[in-house]
Amino acid sequence: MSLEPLKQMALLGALGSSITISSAEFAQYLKTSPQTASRKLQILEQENMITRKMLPSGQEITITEQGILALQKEYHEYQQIFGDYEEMRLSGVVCTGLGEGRYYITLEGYLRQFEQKLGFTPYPGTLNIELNPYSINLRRRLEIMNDIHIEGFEDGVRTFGSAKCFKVTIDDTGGAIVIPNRKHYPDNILEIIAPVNLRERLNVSDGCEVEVVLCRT
Amino acid sequence: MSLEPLKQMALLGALGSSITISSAEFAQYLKTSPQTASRKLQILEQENMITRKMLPSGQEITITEQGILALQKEYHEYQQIFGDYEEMRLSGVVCTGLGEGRYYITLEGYLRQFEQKLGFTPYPGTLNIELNPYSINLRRRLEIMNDIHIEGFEDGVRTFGSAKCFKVTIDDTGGAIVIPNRKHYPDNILEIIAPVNLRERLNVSDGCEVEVVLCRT
DNA sequence: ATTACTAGTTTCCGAGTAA
DNA sequence: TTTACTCGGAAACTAGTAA
Repeated sequence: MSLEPLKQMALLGALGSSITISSAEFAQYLKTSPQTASRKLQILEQENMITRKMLPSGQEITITEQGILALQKEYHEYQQIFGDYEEMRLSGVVCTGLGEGRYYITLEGYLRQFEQKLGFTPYPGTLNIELNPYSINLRRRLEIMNDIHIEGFEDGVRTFGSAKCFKVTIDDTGGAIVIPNRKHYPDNILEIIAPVNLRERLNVSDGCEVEVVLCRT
Repeated sequence: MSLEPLKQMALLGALGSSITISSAEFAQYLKTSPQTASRKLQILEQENMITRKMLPSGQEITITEQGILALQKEYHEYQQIFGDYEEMRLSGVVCTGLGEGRYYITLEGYLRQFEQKLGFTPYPGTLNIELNPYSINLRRRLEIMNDIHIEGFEDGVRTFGSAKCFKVTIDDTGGAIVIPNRKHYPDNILEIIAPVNLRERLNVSDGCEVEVVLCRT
């Protein structure tokens, strides 16, 4: 399934309203023969990407909802490549961490900042997500994005490092990514905190696919 | 020349730095066989889209400048479809208008507004461009964009209508699109004014391809 | 484990034709 | 003029093999 013909239709304005065009004319935009252009239109119709109405002078073409979604998906991928996105989608599978998260979250020094800067009291525990390769690549961008800064502190015995936070939503549930500011922190794991127990709320366990959506501020 | 393999490489992070991957692994992302993936990589290299360095465990791949440009071009087309662009590029061929433009421009009532709102005194004459189909489609968007409004006026004898302006650059020369606010104005013609004679500055005559770049404000 | 070739199969393209 | 078929050739795919 090639998107090129559908993209050309969209560029010709078939997104908002229908357009009338002949196979021969469409062939010029596709830089191919009228026969191939005609066949491409047949295929797009079979795939429910467009609807056609035959006219003596050509055909009236409208891109379907499904067609729009297919184009948007492609557009979204290019946005991820060039970073010109309003939202960043990171996905992966739920995994079990070392249990350190729960400990750190409940520390008074961090807790207060979470409440103040994130606007919620985190459930004592983190949802760990093992990112897929694409998402790992995206995650690296977080390093240079505007973060919600969590200060480090010391309690007289030891020091606790600072961290970055990014507000996200997972399946309509608000939460935040927490990335400790220390070297050698793995880049394929995402730690999420939220006001609720996410494993319960999302009804997920190790190995389940999840996606977090980060809105650029 | 299909961009799909190159897009996948970019999604895997080969834009900023090089990545190391085997044909077999790459095949999974392309949803094809390792043989085909291997061939795709050979082709991309032949086309100067990527550079490869063979390693025992796979190959180190970097996307070339040319490859980045190819991806950006594709991205740009999707931006035109979904309207999330910083700049709008309208292109077409130079044509000769009715000569009305020159008359209207020199009217005191318009001239003052051009100087005040556009920041230049227009050369007495417009460059008319017959837009290509893609650009016609884009041009329609101007209708709903924030314009520089030129007021209508009357001189006691007749009334002169209002117009929209959009600042543009053509080949590094500043100017503006002028669209009279009247019904039945053709949507395939673009009238450009500039502080200089554009035909001379650009060294163009009827039939020459030109492109105007509009920066969204 | 790689990469990349050869060979056989499948898919795709486009000229010709019909409606 | 259209659209859409058939059909022969070109291109692309994948399994197998070699390095």
